[in-house]
Amino acid sequence: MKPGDIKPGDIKPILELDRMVHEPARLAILTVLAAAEEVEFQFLQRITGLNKGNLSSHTQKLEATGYLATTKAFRGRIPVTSFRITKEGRKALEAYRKQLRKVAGG
Amino acid sequence: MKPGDIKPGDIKPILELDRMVHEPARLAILTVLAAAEEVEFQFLQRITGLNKGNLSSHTQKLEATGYLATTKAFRGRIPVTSFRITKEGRKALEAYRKQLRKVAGG
DNA sequence: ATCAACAGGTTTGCAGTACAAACTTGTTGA
DNA sequence: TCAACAAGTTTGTACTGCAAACCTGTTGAT
Repeated sequence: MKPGDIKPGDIKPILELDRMVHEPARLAILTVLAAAEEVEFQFLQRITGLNKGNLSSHTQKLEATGYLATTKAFRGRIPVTSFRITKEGRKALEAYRKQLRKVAGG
Repeated sequence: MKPGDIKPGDIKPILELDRMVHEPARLAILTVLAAAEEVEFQFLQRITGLNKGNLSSHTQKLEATGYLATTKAFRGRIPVTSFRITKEGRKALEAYRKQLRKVAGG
């Protein structure tokens, strides 16, 4: 860093996008969850088009961030994982959409 | 992959986002370029808030993809790099925004 | 009763990327 | 003449997304 250089903080970014939400796979997940009360893994996989591995890891990240809550239960003897969006997650999604509108235009 | 598994192509993704445009740094660059005829490196750096290194590498990627064109010239004896958005870039940005509107809501 | 195939996920390995820091080439000022 | 500056570029690291391999238990066929 040299004198005259633009320093961190010199500029307020136009757009402050939450990376956790910005990732398309997670955006899809949150968007679906925001519209439903609770959804199951399989359903979520079909609707988002993600494979199991990626759906699993993305939901884990969303959970670690507190945007999503996981429930594990059994249907008969078969394990079923379900997800809900948290209050935090809903807030984050709303904030993200607000940012998007700035750039989406029209 | 086992029988019953969801296969690639089984599902048409809701959202088809161009990763080259989706990256916030590049989105900012393209957005600025779309609004101006031609902009200089320094200006672009100030307005996007990126540091020189990252601005340089992102513009190079955009150029490699054909979304941006670079002009190098001298102001006096000092080198000045300028950028324009290409026709392709404008199209890509427009398509991206169209996708965004689906998810941005209200 | 045994064993292969299935259901429902999770973990791993790799390949690609963004960011900051270091470097480069030339210029200006003391 | 030589240190500081201008304008970028290249490098190194740390992260992250994806597909494939793996795991645990269940069901169906023989």
